[in-house]
Amino acid sequence: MANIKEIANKAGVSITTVSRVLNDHPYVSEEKRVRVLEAMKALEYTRNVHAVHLSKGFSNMIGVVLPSIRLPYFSELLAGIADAAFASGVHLTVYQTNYEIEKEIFALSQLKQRQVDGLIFCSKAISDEELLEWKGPLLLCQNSNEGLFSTISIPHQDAFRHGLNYLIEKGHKKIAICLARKKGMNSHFRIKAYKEALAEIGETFVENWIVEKALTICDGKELYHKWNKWKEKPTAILVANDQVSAGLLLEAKAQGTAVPDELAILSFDNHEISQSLGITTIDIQTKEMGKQAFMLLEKRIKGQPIERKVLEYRLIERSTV
Amino acid sequence: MANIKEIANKAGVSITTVSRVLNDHPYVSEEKRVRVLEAMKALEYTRNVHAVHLSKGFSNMIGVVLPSIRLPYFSELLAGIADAAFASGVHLTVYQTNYEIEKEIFALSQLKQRQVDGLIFCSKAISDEELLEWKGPLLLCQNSNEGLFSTISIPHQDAFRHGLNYLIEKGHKKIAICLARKKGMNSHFRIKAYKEALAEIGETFVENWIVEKALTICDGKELYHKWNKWKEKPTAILVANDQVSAGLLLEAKAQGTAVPDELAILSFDNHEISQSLGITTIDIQTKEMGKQAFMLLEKRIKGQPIERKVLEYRLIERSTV
DNA sequence: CTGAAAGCGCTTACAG
DNA sequence: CTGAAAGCGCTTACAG
Repeated sequence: MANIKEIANKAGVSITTVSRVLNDHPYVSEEKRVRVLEAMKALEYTRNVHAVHLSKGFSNMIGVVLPSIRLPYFSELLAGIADAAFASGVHLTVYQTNYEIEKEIFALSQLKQRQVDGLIFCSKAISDEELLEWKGPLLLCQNSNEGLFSTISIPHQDAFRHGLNYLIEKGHKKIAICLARKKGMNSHFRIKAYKEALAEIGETFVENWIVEKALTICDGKELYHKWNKWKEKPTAILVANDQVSAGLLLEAKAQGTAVPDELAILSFDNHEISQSLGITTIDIQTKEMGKQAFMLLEKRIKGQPIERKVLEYRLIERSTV
Repeated sequence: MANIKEIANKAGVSITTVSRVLNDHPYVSEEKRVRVLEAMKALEYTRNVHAVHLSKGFSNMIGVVLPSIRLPYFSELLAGIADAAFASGVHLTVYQTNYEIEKEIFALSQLKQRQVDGLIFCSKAISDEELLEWKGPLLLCQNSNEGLFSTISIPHQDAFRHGLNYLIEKGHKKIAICLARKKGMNSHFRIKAYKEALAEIGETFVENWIVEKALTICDGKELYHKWNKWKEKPTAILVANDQVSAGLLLEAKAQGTAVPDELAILSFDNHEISQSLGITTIDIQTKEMGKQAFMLLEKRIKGQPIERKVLEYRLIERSTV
């Protein structure tokens, strides 16, 4: 592999001039520029990015930390990030953590080692406090109590409350909810909204009616059977994710339970599957969130101050409520 | 940020010794090792990976080229690759191409610049011939006419044929097929298998009955309506992907078409959605393919010869045929 | 517009 | 077991 020095020799200029050509600097005579370009062609030159990174001190690559690429929510988010990154000529590396803290820490150590210029946490197991001990540009795709991170988020409490109100308007009082997990900021706010709503309509809170660890279509099917076994049955379930809603709806249909008459389902995401199945859902602009996440992280990398953006949500009426 | 030189100073040793400690070399006296380790702790040392890469000449990172992260087939494949890569301490970067050749070429140029040590093509638009002009370790997740790439693949022709035979056994003669796209090796082999099967049962080939550009649940819904408009209707459709099958099945049910009595559906993938919906499908071990892809690429990077592996497939009977 | 030189931070023969 | 020195391939003040 030819290097900059060989190019300089062949073109009869200094390596400085070659570097200038490489970096589109002004102040290179047209004549020399041409000679350099020709030399590069002749020698099939390709720049060694590692040398560039070492010299410049950054890598032009960001890392994305997420539990699982296969969950539609995260692949959608990742796709949004990937589009924005590509548009800015920034590389992406993915850290799939399965919510294991060691893997999240691995990603952070990579940031420290400058493997990446910054990190987007799509979701995380590590606490905000622990995260604060690491330096380097970070962006969280969720709200944070600490005002020390840039964040892009959905107002989950409001959105959940909005969903609950909608169910209440439609006459439901016995409402269960289903979350991806109980931990995490998002769930925290959702549960808060849930309790508030129940209090307002004078229903007692039943711990049991918060179902958790639900992420996939299969989990949704299980949710149906859980619902079916409860002696007192909720008439509606607010589900935090389209996949689970899909499983729930499909199993309900398969078992002859009428939706929404016997069981209403209100979902979150508005991904393709909810559209296909006609599930009423709350759109949370996942892909847009990915784009914004990238842009906010870029700002942090450039040294701009912390920013906290909040996206809009929108309830889409279909046929399950 | 402290560097190796400062560590050496503080520990009172040479930078060579520090490097040895860093790389777990033998032949470092225990006493100096301890001194170095202490100095690193005191100065909060972190290695600069760019310098390591420049020195060593490789980056310990591979690239994955795929059209879209959001399509379940690819996110499944990517998850398999990611697991295997993490287990080997190798980094992953993702090139989402949307089947645009320029983006594929961008990935190849990154390989040339040593941004990555190798590239896995999950699917591609670029021709094998063009690909051959680029050097560097490559791995294709599909068969190739050129014997010059390492590949991991499913015997698509056999598998497709197997599916067709199964439909024929079940009494179907009017069979349509639905592919992700017409281009590409996989489709080539599938169409070949289709024509063979038709010839054997004495059916005439109808160009029209090869539906293409079908990837999502929505595409599956459209496929239903296409089917519904044909004057002569196939009694079975062999669909190359679970998402499309799901859309097709759901729309058929919604429109009151009996599956499998009026329309049989045989799918490919065996992803979660086909299980949930009870779709008869051919399992193609997507995640396993990801793992194997990584391992084969690793071998190429280490300079081992080209290898071509083929995975097994398996028909899973459920309720749509 | 141009170039010599120092610097980025590590690794690795080589000599001891 | 240890270290001085060259090398990886680029960028960037600085001086002209």
